[in-house]
Amino acid sequence: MRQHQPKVKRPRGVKTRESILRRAVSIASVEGLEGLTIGRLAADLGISKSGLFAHFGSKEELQLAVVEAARVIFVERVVRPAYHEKGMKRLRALYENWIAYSDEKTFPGGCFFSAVSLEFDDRPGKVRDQIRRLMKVWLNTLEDTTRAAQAAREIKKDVDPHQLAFEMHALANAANWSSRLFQDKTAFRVARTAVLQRLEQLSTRK
Amino acid sequence: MRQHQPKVKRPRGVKTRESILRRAVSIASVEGLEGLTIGRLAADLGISKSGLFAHFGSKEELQLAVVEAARVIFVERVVRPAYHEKGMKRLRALYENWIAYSDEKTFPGGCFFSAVSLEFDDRPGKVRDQIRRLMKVWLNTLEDTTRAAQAAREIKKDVDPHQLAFEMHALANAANWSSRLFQDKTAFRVARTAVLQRLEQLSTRK
DNA sequence: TACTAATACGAACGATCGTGCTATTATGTC
DNA sequence: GACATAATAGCACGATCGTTCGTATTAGTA
Repeated sequence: MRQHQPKVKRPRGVKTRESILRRAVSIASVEGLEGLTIGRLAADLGISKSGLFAHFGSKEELQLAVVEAARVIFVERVVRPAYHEKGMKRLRALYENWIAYSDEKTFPGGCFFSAVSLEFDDRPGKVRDQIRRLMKVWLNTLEDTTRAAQAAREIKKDVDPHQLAFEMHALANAANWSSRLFQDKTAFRVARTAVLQRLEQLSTRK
Repeated sequence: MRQHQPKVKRPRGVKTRESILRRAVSIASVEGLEGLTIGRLAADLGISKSGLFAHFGSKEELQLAVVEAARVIFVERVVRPAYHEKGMKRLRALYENWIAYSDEKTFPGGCFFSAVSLEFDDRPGKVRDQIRRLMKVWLNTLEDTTRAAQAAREIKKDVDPHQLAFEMHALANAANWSSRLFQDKTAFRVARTAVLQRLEQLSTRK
């Protein structure tokens, strides 16, 4: 039976592993998954390079762990809260959460996946495969939510869910891009406005 | 007086410099401006590392030269041809050229600037400053063209040029992203459709 | 053909990368 | 408190990075 306050014995190794990943995700959101070097990360945390390394066994495993950690945070912050809503409201919530999570710098570099999904497209391996899988899932989430909203007659049925998901994704990514390249504080507002207007326009009740 | 067939003396050094840059831009469009290493580039061209290095004096100068080379190609391929048109037609031409230049792999990694503009946002230096400047110029070009089309009463005057430029840029970048991450061959078509529909919708003659 | 300046090369530098191996330290159990 | 085990540190490795320097090769000119 599950404890309400799970005082599960968490060996010290698990704790350091978590603190390593917490820092690693932050760095990677800014400098990318390759810019995240083991030496730098260890120095940053004040621990030895080999000690850190032992937790993961290879750089690739570290990167995979970082991606997984970022995924958990993304789901918790963006996806799950939106699932209290349905249809059109859920679609809007997904987007607003996404913009908010990027804008308020949950990770210092903005959206973790905006930052790293471009750098691995030509680096074959488990890391790319995982990033690709996650991005696919995310786009599918937007698509499926659109379809549900259509089934509920909230969004016009001649709207192409794939294209709408593509547009939403494009605008959020561009906001991250503009925010980082230009220190443009208005980017997220612009992207949010663009998408909300678009959704309004595709709505059946107008 | 200028020669029709300019047989200007082009010392041998200039030629190798050009062939270096041609290759360098290709590599950088795929692997980024940091992934482009001097040793790898030299080996690729069959020349010595130090010989190549002497042409630029530092990696930063090489990167700047690569960015400049890419800029020239971009202007020649995307911007200049569109300037045979005016107003709304120019805006459409800019976008279609941009999509075509990305899609037909003028550079193997798609649009050079989509590939590298994200990786330098947090690397202070001349390279970032230059990339930032060029991206600003490009966005301004889209904005100004929109304004001209509004002045010619081809685009509704309540359209925000900044927001429209942002949307166009976002969709093209996302097409590059999807094309590379998923090998999605339809991405450019989707982005093109989305923007052309949007322009149609903002047009005064409907 | 001889001289000069422009190019290219080879070898080596210090730094840093990921990774292994061995020793040392801390933790939890009897 | 002794002991087994988990966790961390120290040190060195081969590779590769950007960079420097001295030398060889080439091309253009007198």
